[in-house]
Amino acid sequence: MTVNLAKNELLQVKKTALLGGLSEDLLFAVLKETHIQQTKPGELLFMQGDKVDACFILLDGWVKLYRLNHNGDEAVVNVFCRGESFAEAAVFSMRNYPVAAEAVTDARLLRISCSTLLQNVRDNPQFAFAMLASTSQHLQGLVRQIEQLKTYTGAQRVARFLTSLCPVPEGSCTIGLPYDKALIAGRLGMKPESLSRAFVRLRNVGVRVEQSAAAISSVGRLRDYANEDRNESRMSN
Amino acid sequence: MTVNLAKNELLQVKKTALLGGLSEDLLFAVLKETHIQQTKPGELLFMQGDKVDACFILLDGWVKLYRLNHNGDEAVVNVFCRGESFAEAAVFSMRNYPVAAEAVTDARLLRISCSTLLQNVRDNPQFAFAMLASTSQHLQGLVRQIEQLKTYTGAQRVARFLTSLCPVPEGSCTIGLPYDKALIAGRLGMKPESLSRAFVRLRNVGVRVEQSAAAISSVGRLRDYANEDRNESRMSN
DNA sequence: GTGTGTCTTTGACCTCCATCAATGCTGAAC
DNA sequence: GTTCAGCATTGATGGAGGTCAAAGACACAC
Repeated sequence: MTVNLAKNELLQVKKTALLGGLSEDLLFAVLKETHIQQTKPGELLFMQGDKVDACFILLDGWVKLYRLNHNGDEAVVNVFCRGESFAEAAVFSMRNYPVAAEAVTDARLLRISCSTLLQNVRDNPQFAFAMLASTSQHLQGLVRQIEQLKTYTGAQRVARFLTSLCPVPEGSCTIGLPYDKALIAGRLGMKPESLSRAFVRLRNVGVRVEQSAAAISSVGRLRDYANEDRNESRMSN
Repeated sequence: MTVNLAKNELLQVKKTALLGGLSEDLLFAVLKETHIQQTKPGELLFMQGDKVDACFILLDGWVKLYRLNHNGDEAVVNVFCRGESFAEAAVFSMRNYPVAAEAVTDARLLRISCSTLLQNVRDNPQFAFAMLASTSQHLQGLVRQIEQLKTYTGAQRVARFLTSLCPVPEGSCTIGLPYDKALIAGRLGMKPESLSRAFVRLRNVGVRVEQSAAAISSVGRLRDYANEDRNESRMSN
């Protein structure tokens, strides 16, 4: 089964740590065994507890990973965009998905089955390295997230989130918010109301949010605010 | 260089996902290339930002992984005990350690060098699977931690922590706290003072903490409390 | 015994954030 | 245009937990 990837989609695949580092030959050999999957907003890719049967590379759109607790409310674990892979680590736990995955926009994905992954790791150390590099990257992302939840206020986490979206390291810029505010709030471990109030606070450090765009007058100033001690941060408000 | 492991220490090694699943032959081949490392309390195994040069298996004692932020305060990412491995994922990021590791007790560790790991993944798919299984397990631990930080109160996280230490699924028991309260607090994302107060709250659900021991009158009751919705949990107090 | 340092608890206070409710805004259907 | 749904903001309120300071508890050296 041959996959037909647009030039841009191939570019997205090459951005991933999972397949991006492979030799052309190996890459195309792997791609032959994958499938394209299209989703509508709100569509579930897999549920928490489902038997693991594939991992994914996002070619376009956004996907959220979240965990449901006993009472049915969800904790967003991560939100992925094109050029990122997810669920590859779950394959090697040989169990069930520890999270659920839901498309939050129309999305186009490359689906790589369990057996393909296992086969390739078995046959090819190069592929094993790629898998390990990729999961290692995810691990670091989670570590950073834990650090942020434990040491920064909501407003500071929002500031970090915004700076991470800025195309420039200094000066001013305007950025589009990548997905709706309820999801941003969830991703940052807060409620939509609190996010709203965090935006209000950030006005003092030169941030204006209107609709789904944020105008930042000084990226450096915003970064400084994000890195301040919890206590100092009070002063800036 | 041959490693001399006591029988009990070999048992600890076999408990890890990293080396525990290997065939005896491969296991001993790998062990030959490892070193024993002894540490005093407070001793650093590596600092955040150090070039990665090894991963570790804990044979005895406790080690904390933590992340330092700009202002010098630390966020505890995890605390490991014997029979657990850590830092193996960092090896494959090919960069620097994203966290620091510090022994919190006298500790005895097996140190496995980068080159040994890389070599074995290259030569042996069985080993690659083990590495992936192990990092996958760590990943899940972090996911669970993020969920807990985002959805449960401090007292509930303490309750979860205690139930995870209970040797029985129901009924009463007394457990020893594995390390000092300041570290428990850090691990659970709270301050020592808040931990103290959380213990006071848990008296209502049958928990008495004295010194470094906790008496739990009903594990089931404690678990129920830990799983309650944030709002209901108010009632129990 | 007496200090001395460390860990833990308690109190007072205040900030951050969740909650609940009301209102405003925007865009689609008609 | 009007209506309606869905999202976002704002206000009022209360609880959770951080901060700072003080006091207790305990171990250990002397």
